[in-house]
Amino acid sequence: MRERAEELLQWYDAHARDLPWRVPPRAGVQGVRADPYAVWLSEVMLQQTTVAAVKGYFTRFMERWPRVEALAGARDEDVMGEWAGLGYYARARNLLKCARVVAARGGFPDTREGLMELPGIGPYTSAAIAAIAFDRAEVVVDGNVERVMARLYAVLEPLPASKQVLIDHAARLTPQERPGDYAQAVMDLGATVCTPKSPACGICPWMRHCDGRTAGIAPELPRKTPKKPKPVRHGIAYVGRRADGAWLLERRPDKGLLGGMLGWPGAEWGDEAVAAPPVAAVWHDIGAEARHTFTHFHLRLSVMVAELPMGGEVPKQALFLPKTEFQPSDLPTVMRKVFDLARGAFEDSL
DNA sequence: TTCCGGAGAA
DNA sequence: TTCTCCGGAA
Repeated sequence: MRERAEELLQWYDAHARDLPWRVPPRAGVQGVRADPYAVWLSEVMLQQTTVAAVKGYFTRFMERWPRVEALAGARDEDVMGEWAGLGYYARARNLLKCARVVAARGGFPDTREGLMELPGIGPYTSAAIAAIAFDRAEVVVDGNVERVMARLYAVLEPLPASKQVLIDHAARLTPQERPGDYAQAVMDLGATVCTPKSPACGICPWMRHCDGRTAGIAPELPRKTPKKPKPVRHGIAYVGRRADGAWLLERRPDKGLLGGMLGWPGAEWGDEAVAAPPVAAVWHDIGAEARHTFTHFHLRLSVMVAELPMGGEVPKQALFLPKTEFQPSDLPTVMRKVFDLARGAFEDSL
């Protein structure tokens, strides 16, 4: 097992990805440590999210809040706004909770068990931070590692049932030397060589050991149990603009879909689009739908627009956001799609 | 349109 | 163990 790890580490020394939150290979050997705050921030952003999508967000967060104490002191709405568009907004709420706990206790725990106690840090992220930031020999298994293990050992049982088997394989390969580099090496292998679609087996450092390649089934692994089809839900989004240019928005409840984010009023979504207007006005149906897909359903939102009078009442949990404070980039993607459609209607007719 | 990917609650 | 959370790439 040791030589497999060593082969992979040699490959990593030559082919490691250059990422904004990463220290170069062998840095740990020279006594250089990754910043635990940067490692934690990047790993939370990388949950269910690609490296390409994360890079810009990571850079902006690090510039705006360079240390965990700064993030801990941030206003909730600033963090939610900076996170907007990255998805899975519970991560942003847990990020802030976690930063406040860590700042209060004077730094990150340096063990997997300690990290697991923190909000938003689960089995994968705790192992990843312990390995990458503190060079502990933890078993780090993300989607990349699952795929690499399924192929290396030709695991035919589909995910998620096979998850523990894949973890067991990963555990037997994890070395005591340079475990942080090793963890990143397996993930880099999955991301750049042992890719989901057409793996580059010809240049893989583990080619000679790979049962999946020997059996000629590497590209088909890991198998997955079929997911259930997504139903379609319907709703209405009311985009109201006041005479002074302020927009009528609402802050969504902390729990649930798009929790804590800004959105357009419009009540719940269901089999039919039924929602009373947030305020009385002459609402125009722009005749266009914003379409968006979430994890477990497709959404179609009819867009209504209106010019609103000054001095009207503001519905509960809604707010008029002044023109100068409104940034479309503060909205989650589905709400930004609605805005893009509505903006055209305002420019045309109103 | 389908595929991909961790945490937390139920 | 199952379900609820998003957005970008292919």
